[in-house]
Amino acid sequence: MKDVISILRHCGIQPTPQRIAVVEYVLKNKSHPSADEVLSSARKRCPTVSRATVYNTLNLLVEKGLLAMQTIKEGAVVFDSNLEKHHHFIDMDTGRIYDISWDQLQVKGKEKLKEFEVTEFQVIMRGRKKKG
Amino acid sequence: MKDVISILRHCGIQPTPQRIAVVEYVLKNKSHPSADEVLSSARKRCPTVSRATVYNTLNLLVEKGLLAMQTIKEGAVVFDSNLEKHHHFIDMDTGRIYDISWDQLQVKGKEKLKEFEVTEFQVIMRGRKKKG
DNA sequence: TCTTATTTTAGACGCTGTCAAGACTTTTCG
DNA sequence: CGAAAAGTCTTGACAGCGTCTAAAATAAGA
Ligand SMILES: [Mn+2]
Ligand SMILES: [Mn+2]
Ligand SMILES: [Zn+2]
Ligand SMILES: [Zn+2]
Repeated sequence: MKDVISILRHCGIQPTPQRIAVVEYVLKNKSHPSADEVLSSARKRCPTVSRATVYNTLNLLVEKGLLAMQTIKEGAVVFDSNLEKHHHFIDMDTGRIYDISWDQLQVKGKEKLKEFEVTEFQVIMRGRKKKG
Repeated sequence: MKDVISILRHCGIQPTPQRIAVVEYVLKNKSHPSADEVLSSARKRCPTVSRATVYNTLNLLVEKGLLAMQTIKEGAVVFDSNLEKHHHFIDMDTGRIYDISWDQLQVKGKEKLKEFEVTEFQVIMRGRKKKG
């Protein structure tokens, strides 16, 4: 994986310590963190970083297409470093969100929806992750 | 459709004027309103109804299985009087949410997800509704 | 009626997310 | 190099969502 500084430079974003702290965490993280979790983690590396800067950086990353935003959980939007198309499974006990790769599910019938022009879709599943 | 008072009685919920105002609106509404929209509408019928009562009533209905809660839109949870299994289409221009009946789409492959026990799922689509 | 249980209300609270203003840093350029 | 400009960060305020509490209002029961 390319290092964070060159990723930012490549997108015309100046790599500041605060942004690096945010990006380092959020882009290497597969756990779909909320903005608040990103803030906490970024503060470990850069204790003075503010909430506004975290939101600014996250929104910037989303704008540049380096990060996806998902609204699949109550209470707060969640950020997703997985840029491939994929589906989601939400464990109802733990709240954890798991990625389900695109080709594991097949969805048929969208073409038949005459009134709707579907530009994106995903399957959202809820249940329990089996142990082990 | 059964009248609201007997629905409430049948579930052991005392039908008060406030609850009737809320339930009357939310159970007959196909437009996936937010709690705030429910509050506004309930106040037309019962101008003094409070925010807490609206939330209490909505949560009660969800608990009793008379109403579904969907977290598919940013900013606020949305309430769904359609209790049949179904999918959703979200118009990215207007924000409106449309129901897609269950048999219009087929989702295959869930059984093959060995690590996950799927108890519910739906397809969420985004795009534009065609005019006319 | 008196007593008790249920319901409603207003307001406070904590959380999410945005915004404006000023401070601070980094470039640009004389 | 120093001054001005541009870019960035922080703070604090703000608005909306959703929950909670305490007190008032209402209904139910004896
Ligand atoms: Mn955002
Ligand atoms: Mn709720
Ligand atoms: Zn994901
Ligand atoms: Zn629906």
